[in-house]
Amino acid sequence: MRELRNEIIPLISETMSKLDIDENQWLNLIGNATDLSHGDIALPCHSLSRILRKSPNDIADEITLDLSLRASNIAHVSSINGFVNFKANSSWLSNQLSLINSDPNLGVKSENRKIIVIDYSSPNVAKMMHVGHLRSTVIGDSLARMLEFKGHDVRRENHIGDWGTPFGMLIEHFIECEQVDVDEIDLNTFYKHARNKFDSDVDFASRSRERVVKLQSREDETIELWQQLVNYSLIHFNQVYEQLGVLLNDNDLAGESSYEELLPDVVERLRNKDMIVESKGALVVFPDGWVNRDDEPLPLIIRKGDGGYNYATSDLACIINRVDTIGSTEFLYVVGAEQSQHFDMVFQVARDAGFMDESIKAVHVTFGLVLRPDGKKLASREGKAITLKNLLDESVSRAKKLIQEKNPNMHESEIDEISSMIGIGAVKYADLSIDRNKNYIFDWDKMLSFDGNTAPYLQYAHARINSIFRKASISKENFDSIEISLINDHEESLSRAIIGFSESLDEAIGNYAPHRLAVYLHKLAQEFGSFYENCPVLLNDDELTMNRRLALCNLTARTLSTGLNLLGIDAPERM
RNA sequence: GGGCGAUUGGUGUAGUCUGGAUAUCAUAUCGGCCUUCUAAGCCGAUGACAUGGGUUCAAAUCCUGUAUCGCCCA
Repeated sequence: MRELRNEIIPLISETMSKLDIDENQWLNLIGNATDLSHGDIALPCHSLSRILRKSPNDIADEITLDLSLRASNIAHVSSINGFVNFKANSSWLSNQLSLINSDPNLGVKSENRKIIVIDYSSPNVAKMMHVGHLRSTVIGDSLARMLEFKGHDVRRENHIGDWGTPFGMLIEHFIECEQVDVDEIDLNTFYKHARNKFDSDVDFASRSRERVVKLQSREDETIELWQQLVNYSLIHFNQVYEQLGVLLNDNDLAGESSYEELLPDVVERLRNKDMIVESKGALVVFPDGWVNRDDEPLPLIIRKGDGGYNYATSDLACIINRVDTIGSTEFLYVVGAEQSQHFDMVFQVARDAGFMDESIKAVHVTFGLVLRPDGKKLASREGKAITLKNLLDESVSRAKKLIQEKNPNMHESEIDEISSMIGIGAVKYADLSIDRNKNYIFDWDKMLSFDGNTAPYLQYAHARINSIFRKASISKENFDSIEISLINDHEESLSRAIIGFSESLDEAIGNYAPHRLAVYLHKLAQEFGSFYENCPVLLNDDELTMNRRLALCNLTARTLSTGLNLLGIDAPERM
């Protein structure tokens, strides 16, 4: 409970100077209590024992005695086992709650505005999006939302794979498809068919190679065809983004093609720094400290022997662009953990070459794999990978079945709308609610379950709150201005959870860890569940109590829907 | 061979950055609660820090050895 801690620290400070204890000996001891039955904030006094030559128990008692009166309007102070415990009192909680309630941002403070670039999603042109794109898209989008909410200038970048040698064969194949019927292009098979023809048809292969040359020299007709092919793919990407409810749109496109012209400049700048070495016909950089399995220096390949460029080169071009043109100071790469080494090397080279200095923060936001129940990778490189569209459609239809069971009388159009919120939310929450570094097993039954740490559970809590207002035909509008005062333990407990929103958001952002927020929201929903069972809202004779509880309900709903929204998940009013 | 990550009740997880009290939550299992605002819920019980050393008043957390799994190394 950060706010309580901040208010109490000056009080402790007075006590500590009386005891002649230096700030650096006590300040970082203060933390949230691990055992909530003792209090909200704790100060363990064991390490002070040596300085004061007294037992931790005696020190804790002494500090408690000195503080309890001065802190009494904020918290109740007590000591046990050598800990001083601070438990927020009811009036402090009420006060905090009223502040949050009247704040459109629910107590979340804006940070100094930074320009932050987030690189996420990155599907390939001429292919369907598949499960392999799920985590990057969902995690990146959530981080973008959270950082924006915190007041930053977030630049989303979608580095679609729209350039390179395969585009020769893709364009040639595209030409042949177009002669048949351009509407028949099927991204499920497009890439595979092009590849097959390239491997089996010598004529096709040589045309493809010529086409690469034309593409690279930006010949008009070829570029026109290439653009058409890209546009077909964009229709598909945008459909998936819309269904998935992510923020990405065409303004965020930053395909490899858009950096292509900068690549020779990257080579020049590296050459000027004397970092470029020719090795086996390629231009490479050998960053310090990297060796391959034979203990030889490991190169970062800048330009291949055939004159083509590698990912590393366009990654370096992006860095230059972000620093020099965009003026960004923080870059997030939401890319799978298997590419850690690549990014470590790229960042090192970029720093060595002076493309970015110490003021720039470049972070590879890694994530683990999505696995099948048998522990194998869910995404495969072959055409058999599950497409994201199929996966999302299935989730929505499974959700629909469940909702129909529970609400046989609900109108069809409403069922569709809610099924989509539940089905998509379930997939996203399953991904966002666990530590992104871990692999996880994709499990329909678990993610769509209404029990447990799932999206439907959180959404249900939100829907129940709305149901209360609907039932009583009361508008939620004016409840954000009323003063909230608390009476019973359940109300206090829910309030503590609500107050924690801002702190948990900051932890999520600080660690680029959406699951911190997800875990918090689940806790909040649980606290609401308990409150809901124990504190009748409408069935209450006392109007003051009713209004107070309605205000608590409204604030809980706002926190839940804001939090879910930051994860990119919709909060239905009814389900 | 090297690098990176993971290992917590039967199962899935939080906590590890920044050491602190009886280790979080869920699920499964067992028991209780619907003539009261959505039982898709609530209340209770059972059950876990891979392993050996080290540092410390104090280790799931820090250091180190080992094991197992995953990913990466023109």
